[in-house]
Amino acid sequence: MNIINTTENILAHFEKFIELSEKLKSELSQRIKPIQFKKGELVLDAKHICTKSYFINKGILRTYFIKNGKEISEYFSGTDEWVNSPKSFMQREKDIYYIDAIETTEAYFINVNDLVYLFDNFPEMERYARLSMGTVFGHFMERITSIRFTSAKERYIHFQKTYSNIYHRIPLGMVASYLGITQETLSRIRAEK
Amino acid sequence: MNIINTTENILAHFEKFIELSEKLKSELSQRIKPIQFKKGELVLDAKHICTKSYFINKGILRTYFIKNGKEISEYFSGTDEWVNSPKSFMQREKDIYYIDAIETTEAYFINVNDLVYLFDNFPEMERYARLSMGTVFGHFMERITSIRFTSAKERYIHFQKTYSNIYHRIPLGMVASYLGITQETLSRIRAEK
DNA sequence: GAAAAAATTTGACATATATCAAATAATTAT
DNA sequence: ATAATTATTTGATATATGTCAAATTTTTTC
Repeated sequence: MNIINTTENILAHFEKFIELSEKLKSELSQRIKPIQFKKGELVLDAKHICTKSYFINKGILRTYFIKNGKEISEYFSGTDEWVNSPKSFMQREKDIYYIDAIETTEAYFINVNDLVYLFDNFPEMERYARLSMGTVFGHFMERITSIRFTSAKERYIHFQKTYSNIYHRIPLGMVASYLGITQETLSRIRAEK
Repeated sequence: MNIINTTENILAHFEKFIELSEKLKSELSQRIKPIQFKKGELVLDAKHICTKSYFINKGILRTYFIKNGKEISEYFSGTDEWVNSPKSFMQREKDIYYIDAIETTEAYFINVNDLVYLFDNFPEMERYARLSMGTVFGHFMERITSIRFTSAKERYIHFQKTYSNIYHRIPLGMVASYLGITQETLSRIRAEK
């Protein structure tokens, strides 16, 4: 299997937003590398700056932070999604977020330096970034509304919709902290019907 | 006062993120136009597609939606911020958001078509969009955390910090819906100390 | 496959915030 | 200025969710 081949999925993802010239395809293929994480493995420790962005092929990564000694899940990421610690990655400074693998995960990664090179030399990469960020924006707004104005039960239902492919693979405690409720409450909600 | 002059502030804003060539400056100045809103005036009605993006020079705009007949404030925007209905503006479709002026507001605006022209012809505009969106990202993440894990009082304090310049100019009811609590609760929080 | 560890469920009780209703206070219009 | 409207405050009570503790179930390790 050659390099071009291993990056097929991710190139297809770019092509949802922009046209890829042969030149850019080749540059991307040279800079994007495969990586694997075992279940439970730490992908990013908050004590380090995040220098890589991961694109998931298979599996689930979780972004979380620690508050009063407890892990609070910020969000979950599945197939065809980019994962990094946004502020740390873009501004090259430490931030509060950890990333770990909820299940064994196959991903690609690109180093921030390589990404910057691509931004500097391929304007269409800037466009890709703008357009793909736009989608995430809407999700954030929906989530904010969901947290503010709905009961714990409604939030759980919203979560199931948002993560329809993967919600049943995420442990209860992690879901509870994502929803901003206690494990006990979530357990009771699940038991209801 | 010539056109270049009236767009001084907003050009300065762009220059925080990218260098502006004379050519781009001139294109921007031709496409960015001043506009005024009176206190209480509707800037965008959700029954229309949002075709303009506003950059505030002075005053406050509020983005809100209607749930069960009540206005729910999504966020407030002050000096040096862009305001539009994100999904509507970018995808040229209707969305749920209204925008109104909390106080008399001076702004600039640009039409979506003009912005697209600029994106297509000035790669640095794509970069500007990517970088300026990045900042907003962090705010969303902070807000999500603020809503999930803090009491109504803590959220109000967080709100005061986030909107330190303008929070005292926003009516109580609008703040309450922004925080996801009732007016009565917010009134009691304010009365406390 | 038994033992240990971790995750989930269940129970009793506490509390922050919501709801509904009414009283003031502050703005806006005549 | 006065009336009318709108915004804010206050009070009494209800309810969803949290907290703490223990029991059970599931998963992991040896």
